[in-house]
Amino acid sequence: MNTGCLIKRNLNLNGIVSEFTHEKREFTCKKGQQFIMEGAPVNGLFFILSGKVKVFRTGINGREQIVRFANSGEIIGHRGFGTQEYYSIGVMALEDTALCYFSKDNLQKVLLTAPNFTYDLMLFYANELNRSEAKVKSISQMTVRERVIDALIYIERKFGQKNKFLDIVLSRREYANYAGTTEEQVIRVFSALKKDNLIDTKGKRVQIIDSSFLKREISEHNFYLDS
DNA sequence: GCATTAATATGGA
DNA sequence: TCCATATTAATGC
Repeated sequence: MNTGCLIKRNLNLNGIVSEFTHEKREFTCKKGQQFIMEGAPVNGLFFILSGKVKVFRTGINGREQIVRFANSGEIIGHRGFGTQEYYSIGVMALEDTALCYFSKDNLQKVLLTAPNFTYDLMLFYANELNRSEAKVKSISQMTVRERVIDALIYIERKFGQKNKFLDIVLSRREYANYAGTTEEQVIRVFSALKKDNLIDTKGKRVQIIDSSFLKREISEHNFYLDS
């Protein structure tokens, strides 16, 4: 779905772009490094050129709630764009990641002149909102087991499987922080799923064996209509 | 290579 | 939910 970043897809076509892409700033970020701090002022928008990140928000007693994960080609920090002055989220690289950054002024100029880009961005926002609402439901109505399964399906859709394992390495704690539960609960659900031969694990790597069965188990909550 | 720390897995209050 | 502990993986020297 995200074949190349939004910017490249839309902006290489017309002339405005070269000026725009000229003003971008590129930088890299090592695994575990946080490049957006909660509370920092918003000055623009980030795009992931390559790599993977997690987006989170710190709740009470310092527990992090992972809002979403993002793969290469995706946009980061868009919630703060527009009206908000300060980020309400933090973003950390899950592996070595290359990013590019566009300033607010710069981006506003392009949004006003390149309608197909603006339209694409709007679709992206609409999709995010949809997902965000689905997440509220999942947290409030699904059981722990269902939420963990939901997280696994989400990860599979977003990152896919490579060499039989999910193409991203997450700790059990990170699964927990996404599913809104605890590390122990995730470990327990994983063990149960392994017993039923639905998933397998090797160290931190996770393999989904029967994703259609897992999807069926949470299908009554029909969520996973995701980017 | 080994020693130390971090993460995982289970059991139980 | 929280804590204790055994096992296993990752990291530093």
